[in-house]
Amino acid sequence: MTTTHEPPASLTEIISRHAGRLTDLDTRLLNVLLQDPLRAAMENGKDVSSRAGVHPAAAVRLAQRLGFAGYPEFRAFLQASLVKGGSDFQDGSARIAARLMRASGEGVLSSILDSEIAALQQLRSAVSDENIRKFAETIRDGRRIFLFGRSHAATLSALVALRLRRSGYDAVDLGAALPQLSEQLVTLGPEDVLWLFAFRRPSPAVLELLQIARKRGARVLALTDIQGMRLDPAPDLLIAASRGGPGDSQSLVVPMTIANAVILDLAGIDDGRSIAALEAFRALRESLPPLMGS
Amino acid sequence: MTTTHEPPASLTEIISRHAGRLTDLDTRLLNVLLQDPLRAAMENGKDVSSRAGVHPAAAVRLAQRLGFAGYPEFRAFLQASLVKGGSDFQDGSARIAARLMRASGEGVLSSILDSEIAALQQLRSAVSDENIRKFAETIRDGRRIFLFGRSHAATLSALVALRLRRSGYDAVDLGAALPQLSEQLVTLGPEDVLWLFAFRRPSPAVLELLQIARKRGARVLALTDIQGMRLDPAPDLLIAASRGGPGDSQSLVVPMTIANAVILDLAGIDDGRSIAALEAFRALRESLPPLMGS
DNA sequence: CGTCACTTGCAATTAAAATTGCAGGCCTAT
DNA sequence: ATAGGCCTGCAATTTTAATTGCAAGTGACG
Repeated sequence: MTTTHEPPASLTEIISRHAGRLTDLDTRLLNVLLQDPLRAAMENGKDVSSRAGVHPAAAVRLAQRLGFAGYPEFRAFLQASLVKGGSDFQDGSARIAARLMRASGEGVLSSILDSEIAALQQLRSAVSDENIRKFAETIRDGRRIFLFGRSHAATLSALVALRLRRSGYDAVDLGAALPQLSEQLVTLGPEDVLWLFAFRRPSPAVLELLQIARKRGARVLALTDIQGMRLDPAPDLLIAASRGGPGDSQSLVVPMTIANAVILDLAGIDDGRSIAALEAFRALRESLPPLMGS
Repeated sequence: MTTTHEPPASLTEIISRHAGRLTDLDTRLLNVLLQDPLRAAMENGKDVSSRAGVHPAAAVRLAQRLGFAGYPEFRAFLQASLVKGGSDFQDGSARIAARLMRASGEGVLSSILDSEIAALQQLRSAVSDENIRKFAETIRDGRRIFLFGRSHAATLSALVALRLRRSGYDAVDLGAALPQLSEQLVTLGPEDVLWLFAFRRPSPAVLELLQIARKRGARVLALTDIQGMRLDPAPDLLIAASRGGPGDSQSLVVPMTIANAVILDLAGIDDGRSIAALEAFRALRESLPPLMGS
C-alpha cells in the first residue's frame, strides 16, 4: 500500500497490515493459500485447512484476524481478487478475454521467468550428476574449504560458504576479509580445497589464488560460466554452465542452483555429517531466540 | 458420482452428451456457467442459480441430469478442469515432493531443477507486475537506497546493492559494514529508501532498522518469504513469495529472480539512467583491463 | 513460581447449502 | 377435452460448512 486507500487491496497488503497479529498456524495456512490462490479461492475452509494440516477452526480464525467477518467473506475476497470484475451483470466473454490477455500477456516478471526457466532446463543436459558428485566428494574429503569469487561471484561465494559452515564444514569465504587474505592462505595445504567462482573473465585475483593453490597442492574446484572457463592452470574439477541467453544475464540462478545441488548431494554422501550439523544449527537457533536472528 | 468415473471429459462434452435431456432452465444455467467458468467454479449453487435467475433447486437438478451425484460434485468437476488446464503445477509439486524424498541417491541435480522450476512457475501467479513496478518506481525516486538482510538474505542484499550501484544508484549494503551501521544511518531521511530482505523470521536487526526507517520517514521495501512476512511496522511495499515446496528450500532462486525483475524494470522506467550507468561501467572495465577484475 | 496473554484443538452450536417430496402448471397426444 | 408426462417453485429436510465457548497448553514477564 503505497499510500492510504483501503477499498482495493491485495492479499499481501492485507496480510502485511495485520502481520503483527498472525500466528504460526496462520502462516501455514497462508502458505497454502498463496501457493495456489486459484485453488484456494475455490475450496471451502475445511479443505484448505486440511490441506494445510491444521484444524478447520484455524481457517476461520485467520479470516477474522485479517479483518473479515468470517471465512466465507474471506473467500469472497480471494475470489474477487481473482475475477477482478464487478459482481453485477456479466458481459462475461469480454472480461474473460481481458483476463486471458492479462494472464498470458507480457510483463517484466514473466519474461524473466521464461528466460530463467529455459536456462535451468538447459542445465539438465549440460551438467551431469557425476560432476556434482565429484564436487561433493572433494569437499567431503577436504580439511578446510576456501571459497572465492569477485563481484557477482562474491555473493555466491559468501552464500556457499555460509551454507557449508552450517553443514558442518570448515568453510572460509576469502572474499569476506580480503585484507587478511595472506593470513588465511598461510596454512593452505594439500588437504585443503579451494572453490573458485568466476563469471565472465576470471579476475586477476582468482588466477593468482589458483596458482598459489596449485603450488601448494590443494585441490581446486571451479564453477564458472562459459566465458569464465579459461582458467590457466586448469582446476581439478570444473563445472561450466551458461547463464541465460542473449546479453549478459546477470542472474546467478543457474550457478546458484548448481551449488545447491552440490551441497545437497554432499548431505547424501557424508554419512550424516551435514544432517547432524544442520540439526545442531537449527536447535541452536531455536534455543537463543531473540538475540541472533540467525 | 452415480456410475463409474468417466476418465477425462470437458464440460462441453458432458453437455453435448446429455443435450437431449436438458430443460429450458438448464440452458439458462449453462449460459451463466460457460460465460465465466472460473467464477462458476468458485460460487455455490445458490449464487449461480440466482445469477441465472432461477431457483436453487434447478442447479441441483442440472448437476444430476449431467450425471453427477449432486451439485458439489459438479462443482468439483468444474474446478478440476480449471486447475488442470490453467496450470500444471498441481501435479508437479506432488511429484517433486516425492522425488525430493529419494533425492540423496540419484539425480540430485534433476530433482533440484524440478523444484526450482516449479517454484518459479508459481511466481508467475504469485507476484504481479504491478508490485514489481511499484518497487522500481520507489527506487527510482529515492535519493539513496539502503539494503539490508541477514544470513542468506545478506548475500542477496549484497548482490542487489552491487547491481543497483552499477545501474547508477547510490546503493549501500548495510550488512557489508555492520560496525559502521550507525554512521550510515545518521543521514537517513524521508527521501531515502530502505529495502529489507527477510526469510524465515525477521531478525531483530531487521525489525530495528524497519522502525528507525519509519520514524525517519524513509520509504521501506521488503522482499520476504511467507514466514518472513510478519514485519511489525508494515513496510510501504512488500513482496512475499514462498520459496520452493516441502521442507525449507534454502534456495534464493525465487527471491533473487524477483529482485532481478525489479532491477530490470527499473532500467525501463528511469529514462536511461540505468542503461547509461551500465554502459559507463562496461567501458570502464574494458579500459583498465588487468587490474580490477570487474 | 505464579500469572497473564495468547494460541490451539475439540466439541457443541449455529448458519448455510444442498437435496427432495410434493403440488401446481403447461404442453402434447389421444 | 383430458390424461399423462414433464418442468418448475416452494418448503421441509438432510447434509455440510462455519462459528464459538471452553479447556489445555505454551511462553513471557514479573
